[in-house]
Amino acid sequence: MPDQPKYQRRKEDRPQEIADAAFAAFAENGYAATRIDDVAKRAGVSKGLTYLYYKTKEDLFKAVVKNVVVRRVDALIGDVESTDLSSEAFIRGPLLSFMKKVPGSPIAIVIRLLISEGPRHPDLVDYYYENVVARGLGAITKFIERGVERGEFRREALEHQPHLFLAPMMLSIIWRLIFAEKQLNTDQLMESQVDMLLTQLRA
Amino acid sequence: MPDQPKYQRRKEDRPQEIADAAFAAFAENGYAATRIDDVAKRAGVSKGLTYLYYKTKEDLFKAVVKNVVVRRVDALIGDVESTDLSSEAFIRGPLLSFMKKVPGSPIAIVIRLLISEGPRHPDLVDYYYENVVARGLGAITKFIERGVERGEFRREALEHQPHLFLAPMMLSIIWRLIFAEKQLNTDQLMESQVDMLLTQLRA
Amino acid sequence: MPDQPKYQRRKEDRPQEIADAAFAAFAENGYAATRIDDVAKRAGVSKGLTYLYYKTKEDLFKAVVKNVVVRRVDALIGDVESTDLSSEAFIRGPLLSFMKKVPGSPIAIVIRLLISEGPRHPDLVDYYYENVVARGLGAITKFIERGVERGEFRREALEHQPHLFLAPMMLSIIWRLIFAEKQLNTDQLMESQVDMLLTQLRA
Amino acid sequence: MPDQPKYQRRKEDRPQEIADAAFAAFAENGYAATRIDDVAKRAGVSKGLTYLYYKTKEDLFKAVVKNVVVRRVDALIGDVESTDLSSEAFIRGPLLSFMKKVPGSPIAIVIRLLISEGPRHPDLVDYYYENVVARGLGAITKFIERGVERGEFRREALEHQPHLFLAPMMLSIIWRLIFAEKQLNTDQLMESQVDMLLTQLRA
DNA sequence: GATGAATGAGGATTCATTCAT
DNA sequence: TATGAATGAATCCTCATTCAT
Repeated sequence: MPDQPKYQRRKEDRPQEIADAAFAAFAENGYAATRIDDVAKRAGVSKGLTYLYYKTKEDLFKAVVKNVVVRRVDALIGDVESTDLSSEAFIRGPLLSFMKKVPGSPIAIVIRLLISEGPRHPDLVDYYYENVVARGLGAITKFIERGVERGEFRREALEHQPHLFLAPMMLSIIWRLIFAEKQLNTDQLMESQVDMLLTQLRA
Repeated sequence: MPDQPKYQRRKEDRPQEIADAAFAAFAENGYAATRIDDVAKRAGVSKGLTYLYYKTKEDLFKAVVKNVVVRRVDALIGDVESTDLSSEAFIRGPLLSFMKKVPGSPIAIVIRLLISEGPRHPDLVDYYYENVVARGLGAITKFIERGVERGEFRREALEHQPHLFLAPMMLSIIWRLIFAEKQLNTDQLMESQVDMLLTQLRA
Repeated sequence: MPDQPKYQRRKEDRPQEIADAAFAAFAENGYAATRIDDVAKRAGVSKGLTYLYYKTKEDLFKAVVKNVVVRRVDALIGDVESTDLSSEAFIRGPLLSFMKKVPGSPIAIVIRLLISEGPRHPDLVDYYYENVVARGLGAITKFIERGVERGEFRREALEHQPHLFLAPMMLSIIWRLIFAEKQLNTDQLMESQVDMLLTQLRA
Repeated sequence: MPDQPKYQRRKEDRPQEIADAAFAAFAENGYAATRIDDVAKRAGVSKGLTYLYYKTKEDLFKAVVKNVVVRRVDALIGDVESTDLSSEAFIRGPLLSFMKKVPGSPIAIVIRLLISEGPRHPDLVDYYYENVVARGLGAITKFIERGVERGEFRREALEHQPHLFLAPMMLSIIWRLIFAEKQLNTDQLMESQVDMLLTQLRA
């Protein structure tokens, strides 16, 4: 099943088209400043149709925010679980590469939206915690355990909080959300951190 | 229950009272969802008075956001520059202690506001970059240089991006902004990072 | 008494209906004292709909004021240019009759609005000068020239400012705008003036 | 009693200072767009003081509008009644000269205000009719009668409406109120009219 | 399903007016 | 008297939502 180009008109997938348009609009203007009219215009449909699929603006928001990240996280977790690379090779390869892409990806936008709107949508936050964060951290933990079992990592590595891997990525995300590209080599930041952490973890 | 007089006049600093109320309101609801009426009510004044001191909602927002952080950053930078502790002692002591407090402090709120509203207020972002970020990073850099000169740090430490010190703090900030206290020992996170970094920096 | 349906949709020309209502409201209360809500109520629509067709109150004002006069002036100028009456017959007939009607017509209202609001809407004033005044005076001048060529008027008539024809009409307009019908025979005023002027112009 | 310069501080005549400032403000911005704050600032007093002398904005408006014209009309009527010039000399001299000055004088402003705000202030209009218009027309009528008695004017002159003298002045006033100086020789307009009328009136 | 005209509650802002000092 | 901080009703304008077609 090849990917369809995103904004091509497909009568059969209007809800998705609308969700995509909405995501773009929310990304650009935030939740409050996005008008349903804008979303409809972007999606090339009428305002009324938006309401056919999404009962309220909030519904639309939640649907959009959920649907964006889960697809990606699923893929990454799948990778983690099925890789046959050595732990270090996986970290320096696919994981690092993924992390480098995040600050410029829709995930960063979702983080912005969660930070802005989360307090007004606790169920959305719960959803994220369960479906993204908990699962992601679980996968990393399992991955480290596997490294320990294989003798690649020291036993003490298990005590290590996996969050440290993610910290420079998060800094990079926030930096770019606020300051755009202003003078920060985010890639190098993540590489240095991985170097440091691997030095510590190595058996 | 005596009637409250309609016209209250107080000696205190009304603009500051209003700014404080506004900060609380923005913190709770974000910029867009905060009504000027709310701010006024919180400050115990009428809507009109708010407009006497701040020409627009945006003015109020900017005034509030600026006034919150600068005071704190000034203090910290002062500490960095005037400390007579050894570099490591300063990092493990005052700096770590400051960083631990940030995720629960108004600074975190300001970061939330910058992430949410920054794109609509570029001058505010610029202000932050110049007055907070650039100065903060400058202070850290100077501090590392001093450590090198004193023979406490290796010469290569200079190549290190100071951002790595801040990364776990930022992760902690964001974590708490989104998930509140949910299962993350942010203090330990920052300590581990400091340990790792000092190991690398030490001469 | 059956409930009125909440959503009325009519085939008629809503923008024009709103403009008509607005003209009536502005005529009655002036620009500043007219609330958009009043206009909407008069037009039998909601406030919001007014804004669908006219972006701001000022837009509505300008649209309304333009649309009232131009139709009438076009008609009059057409008459002047196509008449086959003798010059004097035309002046005593159609022109006098037109001038007599003006003080009680929407044109008088427009003049009131221009006097009141003109200084705050220079482009509207320019519009009037070009589309109404300049064209009107041009037509009168051409008409006098034609009278001279035909030998009906003396050659010196060309030096005459055509404004003198209009002066009593303007006095009548203003009189009625301020004092309503109070003791002034405006028709006779204009007739006397026309008599006097024709005496002077006649060959 | 020499005139005091208008805006000099005189503790003893605050009400007049405020009225003068108010007139200037109303002249510039119209009634609705004039803020009491502006008036106070112009007068160099506090907003509160304005309310000490004038209970409401409307009071202030009426006071101001009344006081401006009456002084001048009184003077003119006095001239008419006491002149020893021949009728024609008086008309061509002091009267014409007065009429020429009106379009650029505060009287024109008052006319603007009456046209704009009159409908909302019928008592103001009545005041004007009685104190300015009726008296003015009375004086002109009496003046013509005098001319007839003296044999300067034909008996039929009495049937003539004195308004015709004023018509070009009114056109000039309105023209300047709307179009400022744009291409109209208002002086010549009034002279031509006076010529015409005198030709008719002369015995 | 699809449209977009129509609604009206909600919120920013202004400014006449009041009154403590 | 004189001040100007304080009030809140009034009004413009926006936009989520509804519904006739």
